Amino acid sequence: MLRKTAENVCPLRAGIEDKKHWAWRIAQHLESKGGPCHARHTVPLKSIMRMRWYLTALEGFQEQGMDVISSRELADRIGMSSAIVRKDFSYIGELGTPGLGYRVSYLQQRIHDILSSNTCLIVWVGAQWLSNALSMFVPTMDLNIRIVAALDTRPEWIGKQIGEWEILPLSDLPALLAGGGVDGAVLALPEDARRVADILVEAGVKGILNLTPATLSVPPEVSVRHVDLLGEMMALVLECSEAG
Amino acid sequence: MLRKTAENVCPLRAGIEDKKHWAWRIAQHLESKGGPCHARHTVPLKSIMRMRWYLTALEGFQEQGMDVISSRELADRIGMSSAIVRKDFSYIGELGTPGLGYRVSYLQQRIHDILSSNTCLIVWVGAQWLSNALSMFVPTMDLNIRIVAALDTRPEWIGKQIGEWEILPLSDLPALLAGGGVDGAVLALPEDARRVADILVEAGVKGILNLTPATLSVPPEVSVRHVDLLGEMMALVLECSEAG
DNA sequence: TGCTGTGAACCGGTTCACAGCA
DNA sequence: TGCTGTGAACCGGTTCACAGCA
Repeated sequence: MLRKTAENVCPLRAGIEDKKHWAWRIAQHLESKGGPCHARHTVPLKSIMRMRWYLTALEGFQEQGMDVISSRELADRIGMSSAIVRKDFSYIGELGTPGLGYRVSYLQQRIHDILSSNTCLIVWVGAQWLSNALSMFVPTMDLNIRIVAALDTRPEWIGKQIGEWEILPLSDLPALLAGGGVDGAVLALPEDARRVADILVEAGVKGILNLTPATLSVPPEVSVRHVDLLGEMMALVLECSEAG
Repeated sequence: MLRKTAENVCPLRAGIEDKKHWAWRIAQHLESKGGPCHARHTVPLKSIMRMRWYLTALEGFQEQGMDVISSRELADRIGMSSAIVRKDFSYIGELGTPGLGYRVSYLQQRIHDILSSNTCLIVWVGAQWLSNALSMFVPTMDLNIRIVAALDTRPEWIGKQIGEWEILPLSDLPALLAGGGVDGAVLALPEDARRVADILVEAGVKGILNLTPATLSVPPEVSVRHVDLLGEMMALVLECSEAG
């Protein structure tokens, strides 16, 4: 079963040859298409994170039958400033027409190209959260993120089926990573988060998205992003207290 | 049932008289204690978000029987730089001893004082996510965050009991907010997120923590924090590709 | 006239580097 | 000698403001 899963990873690696900066690969991608690619070879991280938002908004505009939209309209739709919208698009080319705006279908296609040009492969650790997470974001997920396996430490979860994933024991992780191509792990196990993180690191994971309230200490070559929901709640209250 | 819940909110308001910036209230709190409070009346948002991390780390050190620790040791524990640790503490006073370090118990007490001096009251929208979220962070939650009610739009969830919360219909929201003291809402309903957000805004919510993949457009007086898990996964992969 | 594309200014937050204290 | 506390430099990212094009 494990071997089967590990093999499943391999076909997904297609097109993921090297590990250079993704933004760089996007720039390459743009050049290879002969599009109007600016010399700039890095697209800011935050800008890339917004691309999917733009795509969703554009779908909405398309459904409304709008052919052309301004940065202002797009910005209002996703709750950003028009300046940041124009800036983001400027990183990936001159996509608009001064005085007029952006063609919805063209913009959609360009952003879709970029997002789908790189598929992120990750493993998910923590079965209980997986089912929720899936109901939340699976519809938009398959564009460029692929959960190649779901694991857990708790015996009562091992072997269960959640969506398309059969929950594997955490001890299968090294074999999964040996297949290569897996970029990172989502840590969503509330108990023993620090210990599980150590196991992830030892198995060779290069990045961890930490959804637990625990802080992790990892070697410098492993990158960690901490989504601290409690902290976010505190920040939310701070922000609206400030305004009110 | 609704009335009962709305009333339950009120006792929790104790000590939450005005809506000034929390950092400012922290500074006031420090001054009222006669502690060595610097003239600085704002503590950066990110700094406050880290305070709970420090507290957890300090508990660990205390269990290990350590009386005094350096900013370096604390930083390693939570995966930050020592400079940011010293900077954070400098916002709330001169807590350490040059050449020696920080006394664990004193530091613990000071941070605990600050975090517990303000309780954040929020409502949670989206029953399915609530149960997971609880297993993840309830142990550390009660320090300064309080979910006063859990709501949902889906009939099959209304009336169910999740932890200590009975799921209320979203239509109860205005009555809950009328009680006052509620600072924000967590939006964790995968379907119709934008429509539900409109309902939240109309009911008078001043801040929304958006856990859905949807982008929201709200009036400028409402603040939104978007925790975009898909975006975080992409960012994670970008980061570790960069390094590797 | 209206909107894009973008250099310059700005801003919050982090890191550097070191004076000064124990 | 060793560590804190902190001004200055730095940095990624956002906003401003406007030249220039349709």
